[in-house]
Amino acid sequence: MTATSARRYWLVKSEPDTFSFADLVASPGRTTGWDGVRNYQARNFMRDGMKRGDLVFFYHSSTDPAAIVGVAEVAREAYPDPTALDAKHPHFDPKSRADEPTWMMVDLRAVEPLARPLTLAELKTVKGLEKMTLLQKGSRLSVQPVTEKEWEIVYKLGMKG
DNA sequence: GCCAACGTTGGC
DNA sequence: GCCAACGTTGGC
Repeated sequence: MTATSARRYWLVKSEPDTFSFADLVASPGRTTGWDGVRNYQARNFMRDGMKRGDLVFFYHSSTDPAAIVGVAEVAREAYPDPTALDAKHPHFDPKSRADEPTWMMVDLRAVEPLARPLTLAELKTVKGLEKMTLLQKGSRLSVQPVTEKEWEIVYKLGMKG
């Protein structure tokens, strides 16, 4: 084991009206392809950072209340996102090419819901999370890294009844 | 629904 | 390369 093979931690955002954690649980094999990411920084985290077995917080955005609601894992590492090449798909990118894919996706599998959702408002009050990407002003990244310490704090809090 | 913050595009 | 305009995100 080397340090570079250690498990990493992530957070993904999804609007529950579009795709919720319950939708992930209800998916075949509790797994879905995380397609539609069209931001380079988020793409890079998926392509270069996410490894099979990494754990991922599932965050519900643009809802009331916005909250971390569950834990997922990376079930398949980055591969080309076919929706970028599908002219009929809402996430079609006319500049993307099949022989040199711009956009990548991973597969995520549901692990478990949190015992209780952790709202954005509550997370902002938790000591040790001051630097968490999710909590930074203006942070819009839909795929973002979470440090091991942040993960432990949030996970313990979410699993306490 | 509003609007601040951000990323991207395109004119120059 | 600069930066204004635009579209999107996402909290409130």
